[in-house]
Amino acid sequence: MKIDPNSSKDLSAQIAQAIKEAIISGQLPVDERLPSESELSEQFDVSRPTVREALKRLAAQSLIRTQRGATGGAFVNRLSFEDAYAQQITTSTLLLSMNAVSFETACEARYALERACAPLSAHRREADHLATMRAEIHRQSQPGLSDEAFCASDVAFHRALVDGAGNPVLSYQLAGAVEAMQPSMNMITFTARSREEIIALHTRIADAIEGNAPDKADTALSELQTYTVQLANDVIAARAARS
Amino acid sequence: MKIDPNSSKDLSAQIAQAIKEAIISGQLPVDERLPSESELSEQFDVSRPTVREALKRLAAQSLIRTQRGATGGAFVNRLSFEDAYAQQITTSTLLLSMNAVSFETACEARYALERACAPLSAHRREADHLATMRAEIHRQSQPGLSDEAFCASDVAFHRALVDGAGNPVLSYQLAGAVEAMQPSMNMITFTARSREEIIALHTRIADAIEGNAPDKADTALSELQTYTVQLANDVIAARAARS
DNA sequence: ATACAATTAAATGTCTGACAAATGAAAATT
DNA sequence: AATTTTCATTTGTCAGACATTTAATTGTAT
Repeated sequence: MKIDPNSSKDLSAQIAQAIKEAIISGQLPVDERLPSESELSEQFDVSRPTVREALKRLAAQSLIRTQRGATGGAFVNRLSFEDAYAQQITTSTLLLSMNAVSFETACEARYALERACAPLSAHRREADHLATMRAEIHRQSQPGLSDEAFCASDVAFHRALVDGAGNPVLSYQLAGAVEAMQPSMNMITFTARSREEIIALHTRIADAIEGNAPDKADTALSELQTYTVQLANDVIAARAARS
Repeated sequence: MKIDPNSSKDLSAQIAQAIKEAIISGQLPVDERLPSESELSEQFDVSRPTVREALKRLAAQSLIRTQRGATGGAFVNRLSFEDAYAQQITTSTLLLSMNAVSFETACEARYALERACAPLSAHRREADHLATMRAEIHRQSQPGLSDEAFCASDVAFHRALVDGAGNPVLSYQLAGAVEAMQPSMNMITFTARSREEIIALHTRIADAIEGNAPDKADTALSELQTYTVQLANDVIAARAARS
């Protein structure tokens, strides 16, 4: 692990990069303790604050964790699915909000991914996830539910569908796509009529999963996508008309 | 934006969190300049090194960029798709390698996602991406190609398939799934026979996309998944027998 | 000898103050 | 007017110090 003091990049960035590569390549296994900050500052021939900045960069990516005290130090962190979810969600959220990704594009991506999960969910159809889906459908049909709560329940329903595939890698990938869309979804005002429509489609999806009918789930998901995009377009059109 | 000096968390982590939330919520728009480090240290009532550690945490997530000089400072960064790709790929790679995700699980996720893209690619079937797919197939059939090069070409083929969907959000999501598997794929030794098989399947996929036949693409992708898993299992079995 | 308390050492967390280097704007000069 | 010089601002880096946390060590009393 060497660094170049004459590079254009910050020393702390170079050091973080060097350690990161060591972790990715497996030279530094999980739970391995890094040298202390003083030792690192000697090894890289930089000051301790510089080393610390490098370590904070790594901590921000959940690559290491630090512990104070006598036996403390910086340890290579096992990247958990939870940590990865969180990163995935904030990255996706920012990507959508900062790059003017159209509702339609985001929606297309999300439903394409969900359709990919549906056959697996239908094949495995665990009681657990089916029960969650039914419970969320029931919640969605409660009168007096706020739009935000309806949206949150919608997310929960779709997460159950995705988790039902029983593949943590898929769940992780999709967490971002589904949750990142929540801000856009919250724009939509759900009328009694549109809720009814959505609940009917959710029921069809749950039925299809339960009955191991992936093609029916696919159709229902496609219709739900079309309907959601239409609702969003109505909102946008209404806003344009008002101004 | 307030922080709690008596919290269990690091001050720099709290400050980073506060600024991060301001960015996500849109209070700090893209290209907005943050106050200088000295000003921030006054606002949060901490020292400059602490502020700097917070800023480095944000820089590590591509949330800000910094510039030296008179009109320099820290600016809210527009998260580009490229940055997001890179983060997605390292996160996915680490997730797979650190959590003992089986080849089969990773492969299932990857091909489920690719099958989700295939219908969109078939529908749009741009000459550009089709040409790339054909070119990669041609490269794969070159004799004397190393296993690594074959793998790399395989990744390029699948990326073209995914990009062909014409949905940048999907491309971003899938970059991780496809590229993160490359280390596992590199374990596999591709014999002349297996290469022939894979190339035949790739050709069927390209043909299906070109002919706007999503169901055929789906079938070919499923077969490719089965075959890839089988190849990997053979390698694992051979290793077990040797030891 | 064992249980408990005090001490100590090691590590991260934070602060102060300083200087270096980059960079754009303003001032001075030709 | 164009060019050069100076200058102020800001980030990057360093050195050294103290605070805080934590576990191991030592000491002490039962």
